[in-house]
Amino acid sequence: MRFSRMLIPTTKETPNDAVLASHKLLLRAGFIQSAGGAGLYNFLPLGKITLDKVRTVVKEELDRAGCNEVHLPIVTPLSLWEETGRADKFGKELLRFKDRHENSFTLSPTNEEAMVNLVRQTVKSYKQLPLNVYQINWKFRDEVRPRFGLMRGREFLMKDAYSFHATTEDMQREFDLMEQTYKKIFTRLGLEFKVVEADSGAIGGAGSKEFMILADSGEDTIMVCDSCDFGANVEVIAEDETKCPKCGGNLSQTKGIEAGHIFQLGTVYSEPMRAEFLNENQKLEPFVMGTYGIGVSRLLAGIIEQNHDERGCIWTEASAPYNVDIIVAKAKNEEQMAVAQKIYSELQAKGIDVILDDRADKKTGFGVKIKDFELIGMNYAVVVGNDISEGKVELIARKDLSKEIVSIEDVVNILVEKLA
RNA sequence: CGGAGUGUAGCGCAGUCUGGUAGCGCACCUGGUUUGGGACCAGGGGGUCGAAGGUUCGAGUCCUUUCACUCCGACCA
Repeated sequence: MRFSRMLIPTTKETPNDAVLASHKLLLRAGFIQSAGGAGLYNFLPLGKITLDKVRTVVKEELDRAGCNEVHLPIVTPLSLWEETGRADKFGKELLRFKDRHENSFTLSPTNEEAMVNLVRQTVKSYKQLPLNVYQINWKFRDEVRPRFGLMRGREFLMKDAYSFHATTEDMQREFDLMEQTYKKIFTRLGLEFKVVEADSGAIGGAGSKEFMILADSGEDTIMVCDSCDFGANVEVIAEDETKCPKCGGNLSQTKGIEAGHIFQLGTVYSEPMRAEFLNENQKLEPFVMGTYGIGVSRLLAGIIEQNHDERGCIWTEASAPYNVDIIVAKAKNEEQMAVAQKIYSELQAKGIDVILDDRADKKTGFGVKIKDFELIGMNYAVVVGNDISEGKVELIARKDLSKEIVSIEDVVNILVEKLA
C-alpha cells in the first residue's frame, strides 16, 4: 500500500478529552475517530486493518481448537431474553426498540439466548455433541458511562463462543481447552497477561476465569502469586489477603485490563429455554454449557496501553497494521523512489505487510514521515535517502528506536529474519 | 443516578466578568522559496458562537429552559 493513497489523518495535537494513552494515540495516529456519540467510533483504514489482524488471530486459534464460526443478527427479538428472565436482569444496559409492527427487539449485548436458540433448533442428539459455536460480531451495551475510547465503548467487537455438552465433565474439558486456546491467542498477539479467578456476574454459572492484560491503566485490580500461577480478581478474594490460597506464596497487587472471560455455565440457560437433547437412554436432558468471550476491539486498546512510549504506538508484530514502513526521504528523487520500490516489491513477495511512504507533496518532508512512523508504531522503518549512493539504507526498530545502516541487498533478508 | 467541567471553523483554543464589525494556532487551497527530525514568505477559503426562548437600539457575551460531550464516583460478561 502507498501512504499517499491512504486516508491516515495523523495530528500533532492531542484531543483534550482523551485521558488514556491508547485513546489519545489511536485518535492522533488516525486509527479511529469519534462517530459523534459517546462510546461510538469510526474505524479509519489503519484501525480497520489492525482490527482485522487481531480478529484473524482469534479466529485462527478458535478454528484450530475445533470451534464453528457462525453469524447471528445484531438485532435479537426481546422474547428470547424474556425466556431466561434476563430482559429484566440486564436493565437499561440492554437497548430496546420496537419495529413498525410494535414487536420488541434488542441490540445484542451478548448472545447466550440467541445461540441457545440456534442450537436447540438444530441439535437433537447426544451424537451431535460436543459442539462449540462462535461469532465475532458487534455488540451494543448502553453503558452508564462509556469511556476511555475503545476500552469501554458502547458498540464494540466481541468474539463470543458457546459450547454445548452432554456432561459436566465434558464441558470442563472444553473449558480447559478454551483456556489453553486463549493463552495461545494472547501469546501470539505479543501480550503480557495473567489468567485470574473471577466472579461470574450477570452471565451466571459456576466457575469463571478472566484474561487480564497487565497495564497500570487497567480498570481491574488483581492479586497475583509470586511463586505459582495463581491469580484472582479482587472481586473474589480479599484485597488484604497476603498468602496465596493455592501454594502459600506471597500475593501482590497489580492492575489489569479484562480482555477475555471464560465461564462454566452448566444448564442455567438451557433449562429455562428448554434446550434439550436425547441421551443414549432416550431421555431428554438440557445441554451443559460453557461460554467464552474476547473483547476484540478492546484488545487494540489493551495492546497500546501495554506497548507505547511518548512518541506513539508500538504495535506487536501480530497486530501492527504494517510491519515495515519504507520511508522515501525525498520522494521526488527518482533514484530513491526506484530503490524504495524495489525493496517494497521484494518485501511484498516475501509476504510481509509493508507500506511505502511515497508522499511527495511539499508539506510532507522527511520529518513528517519519520514522526508518522513513530506515532503509528509500525515495527520497522526502512529509510531510503542519501545513503543509497553508497548502497546503504537505514533500518529503524520502532520498539527501541535503534538504528542500523544496512546494504540495500541485505535489507529484505534482514527484515524477513527479524519478522520470522 | 450523584458531583465537577466544557460546548465558538475539521482539530486545539482565546474572546463571555464589563453587550458594540467573529479572532488566534494547526489543518486546508494558490504562488514562490525550501527539502534527513512535524519548514518559510505572501495571498486565500471556511462560522447560523450546541439548541430554543427572553431582555436590549444591539447578544458569542446578560437571563430562563433544554440538549450533548468529558472527567470523578456508583455501576459493568
